[in-house]
Amino acid sequence: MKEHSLDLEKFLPYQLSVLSNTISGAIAETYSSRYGLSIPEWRVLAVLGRFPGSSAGEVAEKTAMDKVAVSRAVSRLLEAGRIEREFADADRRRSILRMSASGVEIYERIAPVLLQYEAELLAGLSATD
Amino acid sequence: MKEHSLDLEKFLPYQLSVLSNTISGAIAETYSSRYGLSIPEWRVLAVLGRFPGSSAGEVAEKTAMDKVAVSRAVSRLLEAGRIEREFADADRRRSILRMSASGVEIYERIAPVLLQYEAELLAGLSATD
DNA sequence: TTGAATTAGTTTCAGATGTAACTAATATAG
DNA sequence: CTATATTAGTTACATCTGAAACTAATTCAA
Repeated sequence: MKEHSLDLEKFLPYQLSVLSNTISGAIAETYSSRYGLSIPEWRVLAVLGRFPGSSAGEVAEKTAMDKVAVSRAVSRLLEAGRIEREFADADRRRSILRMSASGVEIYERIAPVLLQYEAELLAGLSATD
Repeated sequence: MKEHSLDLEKFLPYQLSVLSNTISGAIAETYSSRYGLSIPEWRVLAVLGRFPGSSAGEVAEKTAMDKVAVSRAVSRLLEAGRIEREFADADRRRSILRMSASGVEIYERIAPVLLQYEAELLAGLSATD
């Protein structure tokens, strides 16, 4: 009898998924509960922090989000006044997105917390694995 | 000026999440498209492969799924005839779950493919990171 | 030009998910 | 005993999500 003992607890992709969900959840609290940002919204902000003026499509590429998710995150961020949008003169379909002052403010507050969290995480991980 | 350059592409929790999603997606194809199993359903099967007779609650613990997800996966697996259920004599709330012959058949087919996939993944990962 | 094909982004619909409320069975306190 | 609390599992509801259809702008081919 063959031994394909697939032990879920030791199955790497599974562990990865659990780990990732746990971490995402923990992080989500940092921005979600405090500033009312969802994960996709935060991701959009993070990209605009590094690449101001990105289009929605560029944001999608850089975050590996799909364009629907980006579209929704962008409209919520617009409503909340966290970002501003104009459209390119050359191509009026293409959006140009930037954080507003209030977006920058949130970003500046959250980023250090997350980097701190990442540092702790790395410390913990190298201890574990 | 402080440098909290939060570079999303290098932000560990983010990478983890992308990696995990990519892998989950790839794996999902293995069982989803071929055998009509969802991820939660597959997870339940995997636990029952190792721990036949588990209750729904035990499955939830071992998979880190919540009990609602387990309940739904179990009822779909029951409908599809992949598992069988009885209730404990001592405590008639407690379910006792086992794969059926057809469940075992699927399990035996998929498990080796996934273990193979994991091996390739590990090879790829150690090369990368 | 002008009509078909492509591209950016939005909306719609249908399925998945989690929280909370619920049902049924068992345990426990008085 | 009997009333209350707890536990296993299910159902209802509200939200989230992605695929596909859609709109509007642009490009390309003839």
